[in-house]
Amino acid sequence: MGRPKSPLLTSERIRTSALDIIDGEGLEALSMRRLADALGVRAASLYNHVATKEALLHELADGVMSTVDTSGFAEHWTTGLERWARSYRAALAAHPNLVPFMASGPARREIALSRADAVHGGLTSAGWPPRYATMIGASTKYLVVGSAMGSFAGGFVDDAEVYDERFPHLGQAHRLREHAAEIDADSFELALRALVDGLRAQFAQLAASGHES
Amino acid sequence: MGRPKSPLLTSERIRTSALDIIDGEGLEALSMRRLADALGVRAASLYNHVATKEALLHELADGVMSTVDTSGFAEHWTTGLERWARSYRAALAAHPNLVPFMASGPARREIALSRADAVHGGLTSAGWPPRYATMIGASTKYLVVGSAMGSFAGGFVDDAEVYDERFPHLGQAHRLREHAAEIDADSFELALRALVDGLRAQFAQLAASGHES
DNA sequence: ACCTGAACACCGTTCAAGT
DNA sequence: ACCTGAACACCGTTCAAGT
Repeated sequence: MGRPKSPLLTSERIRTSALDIIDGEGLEALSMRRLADALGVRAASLYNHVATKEALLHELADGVMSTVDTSGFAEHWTTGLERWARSYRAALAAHPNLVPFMASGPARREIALSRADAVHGGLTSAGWPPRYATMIGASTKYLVVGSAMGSFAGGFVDDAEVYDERFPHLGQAHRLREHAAEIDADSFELALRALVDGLRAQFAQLAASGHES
Repeated sequence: MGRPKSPLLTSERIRTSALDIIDGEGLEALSMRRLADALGVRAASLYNHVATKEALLHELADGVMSTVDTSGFAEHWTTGLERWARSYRAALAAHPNLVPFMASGPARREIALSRADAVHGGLTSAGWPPRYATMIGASTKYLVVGSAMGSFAGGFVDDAEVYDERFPHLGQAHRLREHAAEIDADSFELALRALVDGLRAQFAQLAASGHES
């Protein structure tokens, strides 16, 4: 015990196990000692493969972000924006316990940055002025991050009794928790559709004023 | 030293000091020992006034939320929704370092709940079906929370050189950090306007189909 | 009633030591 | 090259003891 022919640990194994703990028990359940335990190893050993706990979390975040899809901008900017938003939201929703970490300063991350660049590029290529492109990317991200964080699904406690008594209006939305995920998805779609529709109208207006000047 | 004629500590003083630390040095800088230090007291003393660190954070969150304004629903649902959204965002933006905590399960908090009830009630009173009211409240909150969390202001590092080299399109949005707060505010307004406009159109449609049936 | 010292069970991280 | 024990400087929280 202690003289491996092949290494006991792998960055890959570490990441998988860490994400399992976070998904199953929450972000605060992940500690280096707890993670080492799950891997049948001592905490210090982890530092042969990972610089720091924070670095590990960033690696997990990059992995989650890798499924985000910006290919739609090749077709139309509305297609690109919607596909980006939906795949982004799906990526975050797949690991909700990691979202609080990811949402705090995500622009610092390489992958997040390159995505932002792809979105920005896709929008400017379609004819949006750079400043609009930045704002559109930002406000879409607000929607995605907000829906991933402050979701009904995560926020409401189990027994609805408490709510019925004191908050009559909320009580009217019966079985809130049961349909929480559905409400989240529908609310996100509602806002995304409104945003894209609003932008489409503004784009037409912008193009018209641009032609006549 | 240790026999006070009047108590050294007050829940009020504790809250003020805690929020100062969070605002000035970040959420992770707040520890019970650090807080006790700032108050000229020992960590154990805090537990005479505060049940737990988490409870203290919830108290801070409630204080921040107390400035949120739902009075606009007395005038018109669009007025109510916009005033709620803007005051909500302003409240969060005043203490950005506390937002990651507040955004994780805010529906559990009493004040957040009563606000949600006020919004839901205001919308249904105006004629929105309960399910729509829930979705509108949710998607507006997504926008607010998302803009408070994933803001450009907090996300970008100081030297823009790094970005210019590798991400040409982002580089075009020059002096991004300098105008970050402005971009955040404008992006939020853009999305809020699009959402409210989109909802107004849908409301008219809904009222029409409701009358003819 | 309120503050304290000491302790408990944790953290992330480092580092000399082993193989 | 990789794993370990032991240590360092931290945590949140409890509790008997002091006034």
